[in-house]
Order: sequence, then C-alpha cells, then structure tokens
Amino acid sequence: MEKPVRSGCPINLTLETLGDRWSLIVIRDIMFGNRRHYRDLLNNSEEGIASNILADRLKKLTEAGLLSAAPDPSHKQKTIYSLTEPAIELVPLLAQMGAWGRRHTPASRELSIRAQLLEEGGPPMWNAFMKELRALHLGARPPRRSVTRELNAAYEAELVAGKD
Amino acid sequence: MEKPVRSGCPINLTLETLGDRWSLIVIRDIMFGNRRHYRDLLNNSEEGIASNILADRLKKLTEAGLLSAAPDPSHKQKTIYSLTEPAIELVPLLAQMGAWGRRHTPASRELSIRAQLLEEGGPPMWNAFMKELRALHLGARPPRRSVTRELNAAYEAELVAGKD
DNA sequence: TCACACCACTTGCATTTCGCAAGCAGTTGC
DNA sequence: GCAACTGCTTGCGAAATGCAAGTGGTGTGA
Repeated sequence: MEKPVRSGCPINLTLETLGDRWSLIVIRDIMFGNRRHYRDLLNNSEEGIASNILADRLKKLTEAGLLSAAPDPSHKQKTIYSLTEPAIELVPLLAQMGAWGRRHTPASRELSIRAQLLEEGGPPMWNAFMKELRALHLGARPPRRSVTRELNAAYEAELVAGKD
Repeated sequence: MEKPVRSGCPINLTLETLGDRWSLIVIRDIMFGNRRHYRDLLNNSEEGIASNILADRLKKLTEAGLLSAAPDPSHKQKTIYSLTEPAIELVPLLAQMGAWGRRHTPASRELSIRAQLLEEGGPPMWNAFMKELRALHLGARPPRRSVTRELNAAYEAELVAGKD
C-alpha cells in the first residue's frame, strides 16, 4: 500500500517527503508564523495555497509524522496542528534554504530579515529557536530567551518600514 | 514571459527553483557523483529519472543559472554540464537534507555514509568540499586536500561491504 | 566504407497532480 | 434564528509526470 521508495539515499528520502512546492511552505508558516489552524494557514499564507492542496498536505505531513493534529479545547470545531520533533529539526534546513534564497535568487527582496537573522545567528540561534518550538508545540519547558520574539519583532519593524 | 513569483520570502524563492522531485537529485548527482553528461545522469541515477524530465530539468537549471552547459572538447557530440557558483553554494543545504533524511526518514538505510561524513564534518568540511567543486566545475585552483576522494572512498568501501 | 553503437535529446500518449471555484455539514456569536 | 465561520470535499480543466519509442547526427571497429 505504501508508495515505493525510489532509493535509500537520504537526500532522496528527504525529497520524497518534502520535495514539492507546498509541504515546506506549510511547515514554514506553522514554524515561523505560528499558524496553528487550517483557516489561518489557508488565508494568511502569502503564497495563496488552495484549500484542497492544504488539506492534502496537512494529511500527508501528519501521516509522515511531521505534524500532529488535535482538537482545540477552546473551540469544538477547530483542529490545532503542531510540529513534531522531526519537523522542529528542519530548522537548520529551512535556515539554509532561506540563506540560499536570499543570496542567489533573482527576486530576493529586502523582506527577508528573518532569514538574515537566522543566517547570521547560525547553529546557536537555530538551537535556541528549536528549543522554543519544542515548548510551543511539544509542551516542553520554555527557554528563558525568546528567539521567536526577536525574529518577529524584526519582521514587524520591517513591514512597517518598507511595506510592499 | 517570466513565471510570476508567489512571494518574496527567500524560502519560497528557493522552493520555486528547486522545489520539485528531481532538480536537487540532478544537482546531487553532478555534485557528489561527478556525472557531467546527459547519459551519465540518465543511466547511473539510482532513482531512474525519465529522459524527458532530465532534459527539461537540465534546461531549467541552466536557465536558472545553476548549471552551465559546454561542448566536451574530447568528444564533439557530448555536452558537459558544470555546477555554477550558486549551485556549489547548495552544499550546506544538501548536507542538511542528507542529515535530516538520515535521522528522520523511515527507510533510511545504512547506505548513507557520505551524508554522515558531511554531517559530522560540519561547515569546515562543507567548505573544503565547495572549494574542490569550484576547482572541478569553475576551473579554480584545486585545494590540497581532496574531500571528494574521502567521501567516495568511504562510499565505495561501503558498497563493497554491505551491498543491498 | 559501411554497419552499428552511442550522443543528446524529442515526441506521443496515458496517468497523476495542481489549481481554482464552489459547496457542505456542523458550530459559534450576536 | 441567522449570518459568519469551522475544517474540509467535489468537480473539472490545466499542467506536470512517467513511459516507450523515435530522431538526426557522430564516433568506432571491420
């Protein structure tokens, strides 16, 4: 029943679960944007994902063990999506993607302060951020310093400054 | 004429050029397998890429400035594909992909010694490897130490040892 | 010189995935 | 009680993918 695996190469295996145009966008929005509900992800995605694609990705990512879905206690109809540990450990990968895109992509605009911070911060900042994600998504003990706050503050400041 | 960009987020921009099932596989084979010709990439790819898809990706990656194509002086009919500097700077990203796939993927078999070496070696090894790629693909001055040789030696040894 | 293998692709066609718009049953807020 | 909102689903045309076969040109051995 399982989809056959093309090869055992770990790069290929990563590509088989995440190698499409939307999976990592969804994870990015949950990770950096802290969007935890379907509607949030659907409407507040800058890229405009289609509803059926979003539903499909949420299902597949959940089946792949990268997300977990739970009912929201404050609202019977809402489902709350959380990152799992494997997804949290995508932080270094996303940091590298951001860094590469920022440097080598034609249209890379200035609106990438978070990628820049993550790039400059390097592994220590990634680790701090991952700790914080574990607190938010896995219920672990929260760290003292909030990297998310730093990232978002910088992002908001930039939005106000040079809106496009 | 250009395809519209979904958003300026650098992660998204990276995904728009590399976010499909084959682009990074092709780059991986050129990068780690040193396959420089169409036939090489077609036949020796473990994943079995289709010929039309390969042609399409080579074209797109060349247009995106990640590969360059040149006639092979030793054989008039052959085209030799080289990585460009932006593609070489994907080494950290691919290293992270390999590391993640090795750790979090169900079928990740032992046949991933290169990913492990690259993971353990960290940024210093990535940099050494990138230097060597610049020598191979851009005609830069070759470094003293060959990381490629190390990686490939380890890979061959493993192939002999635990063939699957 | 002539057949034959090899070169980088193309072409045609069936299957799968994507993307858009609309719809749906249940829930909440006023 | 009704409109707005919840997480999805459905239908359908368009695009991407995968497979097999073919094309025109070239190097190579007899």
